[in-house]
Amino acid sequence: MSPKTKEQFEEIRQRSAAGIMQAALELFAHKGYSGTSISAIAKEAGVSKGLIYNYYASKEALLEAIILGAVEMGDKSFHEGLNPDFSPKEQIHNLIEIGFAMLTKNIQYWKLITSLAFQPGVLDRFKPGILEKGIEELQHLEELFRALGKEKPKQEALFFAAFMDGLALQIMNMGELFPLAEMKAYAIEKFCLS
Amino acid sequence: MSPKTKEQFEEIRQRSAAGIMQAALELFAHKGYSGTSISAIAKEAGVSKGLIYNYYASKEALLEAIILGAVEMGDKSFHEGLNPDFSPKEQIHNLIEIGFAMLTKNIQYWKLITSLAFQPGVLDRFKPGILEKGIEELQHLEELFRALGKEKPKQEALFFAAFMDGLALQIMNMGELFPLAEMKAYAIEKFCLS
DNA sequence: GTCTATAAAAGGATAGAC
DNA sequence: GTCTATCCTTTTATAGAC
Repeated sequence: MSPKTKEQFEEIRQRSAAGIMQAALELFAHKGYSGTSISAIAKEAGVSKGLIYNYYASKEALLEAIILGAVEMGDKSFHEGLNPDFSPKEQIHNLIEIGFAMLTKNIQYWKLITSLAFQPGVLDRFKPGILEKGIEELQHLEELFRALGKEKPKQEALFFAAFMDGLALQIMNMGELFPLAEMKAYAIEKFCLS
Repeated sequence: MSPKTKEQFEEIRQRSAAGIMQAALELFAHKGYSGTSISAIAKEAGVSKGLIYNYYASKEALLEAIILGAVEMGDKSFHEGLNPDFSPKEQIHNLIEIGFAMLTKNIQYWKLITSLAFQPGVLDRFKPGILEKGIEELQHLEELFRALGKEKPKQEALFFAAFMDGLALQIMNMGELFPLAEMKAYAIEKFCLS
């Protein structure tokens, strides 16, 4: 009667845990953390409420798992663009490309992260780490813009970061209405000139 | 025994309703809509739970009152900057000044509005109106940038809007760490040139 | 006009059966 | 590994006293 190996069990566990996480991500991003109930997650994932607690100790632990995944992904993507084999101009170009790609491909993650940024108490524990990564990224940007010959690289870095953040906001809210390709080209034009 | 006139009653009502609304605004902005309970609002406002329902039919009606106030305020501020007596350059300069002033003075409103933008279902009813106002404002901006001689006024308008949105995000998250004055000067420099 | 007490519902979390 | 049933807490909302 279908004897299962350890590996098969492990795979089932993986699938269940991942399915729950995916459902939670979608709902947290869509309705906010507090606005999403465990029942809703269970329904979306097609499992029972009880099963969720088999994989995640609490609703907050589930959130934590999602956050950690998102932060890691974002950080990794950012550093992919920073290959020093390329010229500063090309690196900035890369960052814009990667940024736009992330925004379109993983919009849910950023919707969640951004919305959580507005709910202190929910992810206060992660804020120091996220802020630190942000500052670190700003410094990288500053160096790039300095190498590119911008007169005020520090301001330019903040300017760039603000633009990318605002972009995320607009894409989230305007959806398909947002002229993505046009704006990417314009951003490259704006930021890659010395 | 202190007989009250109709006007006095009305004033008391006003004060209570406004106090509740202010408390709700602060908590909604801080903890999100779903994350804020009626009890918490009552405590913050220094009144009983019951009294809140005397002035607002439901938690959502309270939110609605706040949103309407915020949208009206933002719209009014934007149009204040659009005085056609001034040159395009001066108008854009004004919009930046007003934008920065709003962000620092009424940060709570924008925190709330922005956070709600991420919680569909909560204020879906207002989205069409807000989106329409946004498009209208973009068109105004486009005209201004065209008059200023920008080569791609439409993109520049979106670029400007994205920057201002991102700015709001950064100020909300970085707080006092954000170099406000510097960035305002830099923004003026960037956008007011033909 | 305001408060206290209470009803009615929903949410997070656990225990035990299969 | 998964589900159903249940407990306990919190929440929204109402009713009635002062």
